[in-house]
Amino acid sequence: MALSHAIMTALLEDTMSGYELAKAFDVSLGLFWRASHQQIYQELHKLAAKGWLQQETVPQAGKPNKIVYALTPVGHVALEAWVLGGSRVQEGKDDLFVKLYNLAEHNASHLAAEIEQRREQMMQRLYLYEKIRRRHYADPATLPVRRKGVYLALLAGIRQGEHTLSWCDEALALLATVDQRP
Amino acid sequence: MALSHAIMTALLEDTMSGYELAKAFDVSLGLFWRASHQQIYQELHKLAAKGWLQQETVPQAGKPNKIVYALTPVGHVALEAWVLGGSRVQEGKDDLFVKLYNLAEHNASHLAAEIEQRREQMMQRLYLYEKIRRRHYADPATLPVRRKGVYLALLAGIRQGEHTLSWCDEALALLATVDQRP
DNA sequence: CGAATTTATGCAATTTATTGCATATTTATT
DNA sequence: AATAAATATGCAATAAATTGCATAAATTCG
Repeated sequence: MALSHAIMTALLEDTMSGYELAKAFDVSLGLFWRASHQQIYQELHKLAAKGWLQQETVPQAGKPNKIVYALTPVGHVALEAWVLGGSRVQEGKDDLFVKLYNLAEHNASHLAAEIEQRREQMMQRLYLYEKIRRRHYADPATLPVRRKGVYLALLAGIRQGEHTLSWCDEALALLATVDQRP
Repeated sequence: MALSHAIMTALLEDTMSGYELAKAFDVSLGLFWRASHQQIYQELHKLAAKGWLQQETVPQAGKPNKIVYALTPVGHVALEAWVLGGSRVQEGKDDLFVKLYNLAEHNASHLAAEIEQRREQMMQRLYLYEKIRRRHYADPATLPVRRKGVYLALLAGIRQGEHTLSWCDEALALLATVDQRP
């Protein structure tokens, strides 16, 4: 399972609570590995039991206690070993393309709307990414090593987004010739 | 669950056996929705029980019998309804990007090798796609409606592949500046 | 001839992921 | 003052996917 390794990766720099991890997964790492908070909490327990993470309860004035997790040396070694192992190909899962196989006059306008919506979402995401890029990764060559890796992941997200946008445009143009709305 | 709808989509044109479906999923539709044969067989049973598919046992001279599935009118209606419903965002899951967050001198060469491997795979896939495109989708504007949808899905695969290739090149260039192999 | 591969289908166990709920406290809103 | 929202964690049930195995007949290769 790689969720565990994604969690440990997120803990490389900062110690975090489950709640904070869940939020972190919604932004940077979450692009490449999505997980719900229920999954994360369960995984954290397993990893702590294994000795790859250590827990520490932090009492907070005013807020509920939080349980903060940190990578142990053993966990660090396990993570390193995982990085050097083989990757599994990613699994594509996207409704929209399956739906496109069902294209017909009567659903063309609906599919066009879905594509337009996706285009909109991607625009917003790209805007965010570009902002991060300009702020933190303006000059990739001078970054410390680990940050270069993060930069490459960000770049993959950006390239992906650009591809999606241009595909959306092509798709909408073609769908416009099909659409039979009165 | 959308696997069921992906299966029904695959059965829109041809009737197919589970085995044939599993192979079909390895090529065209499989890019957007991956499934093992175990999953497919199970799902076929469920769909047949629901009345969305009908089975027919075909005795074959020389080979084991096969059970061929066809979309029923009820199944067709259900599929149409699904197409008009909302799509759920795709979930990204890719080890490689998580690994990049762990980039360090001692693993840079390994990660570069993984990226090179992925580049190679993508090249082969793109080659296949372009062949299909030239053979069957040379002039998109003149295609019958449903085929236009399939074409758009294919195009997404092609654009995606192109993006991946160019990202691999950028990544390899940056990794070369990190790699400390003697 | 025997071994491996391809065609064809399936069960069972386990791992992953999702859905829905439950709890408890503080801060901000109305 | 009551309500909602954000912080913080978790259980339980179900659904989906993976892994490993099993069967069985035909074909192909050495």
